[in-house]
Amino acid sequence: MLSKKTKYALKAMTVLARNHGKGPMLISTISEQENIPKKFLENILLELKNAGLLASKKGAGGGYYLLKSPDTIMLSDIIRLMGGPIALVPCVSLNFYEPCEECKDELTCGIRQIALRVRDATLEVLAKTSIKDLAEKEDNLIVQHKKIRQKSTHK
Amino acid sequence: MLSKKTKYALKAMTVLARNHGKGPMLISTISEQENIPKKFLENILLELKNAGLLASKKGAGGGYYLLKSPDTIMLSDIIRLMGGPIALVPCVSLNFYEPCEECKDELTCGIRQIALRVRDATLEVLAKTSIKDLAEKEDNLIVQHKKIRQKSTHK
DNA sequence: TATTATCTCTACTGAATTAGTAGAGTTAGT
DNA sequence: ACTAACTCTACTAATTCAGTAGAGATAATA
Repeated sequence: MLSKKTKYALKAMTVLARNHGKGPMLISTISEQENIPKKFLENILLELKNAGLLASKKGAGGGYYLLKSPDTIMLSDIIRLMGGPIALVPCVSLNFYEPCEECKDELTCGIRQIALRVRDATLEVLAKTSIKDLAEKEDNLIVQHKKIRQKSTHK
Repeated sequence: MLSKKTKYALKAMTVLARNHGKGPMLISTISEQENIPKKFLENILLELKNAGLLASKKGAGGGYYLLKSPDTIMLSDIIRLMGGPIALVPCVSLNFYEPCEECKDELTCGIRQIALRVRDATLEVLAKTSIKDLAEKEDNLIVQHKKIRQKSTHK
């Protein structure tokens, strides 16, 4: 499962992707728009900034904004930064490799083989979807959803 | 990430799959073979029994054995029983559905759409691999590994 | 230059989960 | 009766998660 921290990061980055090119955005704006506790979000955005994904401006008219184009920031990048789990077991993690303590022999571990396949299938989605994709997908869903609501209202 | 409990369950079930048809197996045997703390393993096997995957016999000559054929027990069955996470977010979990508290509208949530794709890709592996498959895969790996070791030794 | 807006940083706390352990109880075989 | 095994409930320590507190730094602006 993704932690709340990771989900908050994904949501915040999606908002910033949608805002890309329109100047900085306040923590408090993002926090309200996405139902994220403000103090918690502060920490998260700071981490994303220290990792080089965001930049910030202080003082009036300040806020956060993307440092790179939103189509170059992949969901897997964000999940990894937040320490989120992509692999099922640490011994197949690309970025946080650790041997499984209880495992006698990694090379002949069947679970590991399966975990490798799951990891690759998962990355096939997460490393190929950008926050721009996510923002657009959401916009489409909102449009679709409105249409459906109108239909059932006008029936 | 899979919990240790889930990994232990998978390993224990693989051992029992390999032993299928050869009578009951002692907790302590499994525990030693797989480096699993015995007391912990007791709890795990009991749960698997209560869930209907295993049966047990008490007293001398007793132990645990599979109740169903090992090719009908899928990895996803075991992971779910152990409360393990298959979905990235609760709102796309097939067996443990819960809305994400912070989510305003499930139907238009982009993360949810992505999580659905990841879930399906993950299940494509876990729900189609049985503990028999796992045991066989491991046996193959052991044979391969031996060959490689021999080669490099005889060189 | 004083004030205000905004991000920055460290550290703390409470709740939940995880990974086990303890120990008495039950049942089956000999 | 005795012993070998599983059964069951409950406890504990360590870790992680989610969130909060509060002082500090910096930029804009009046």
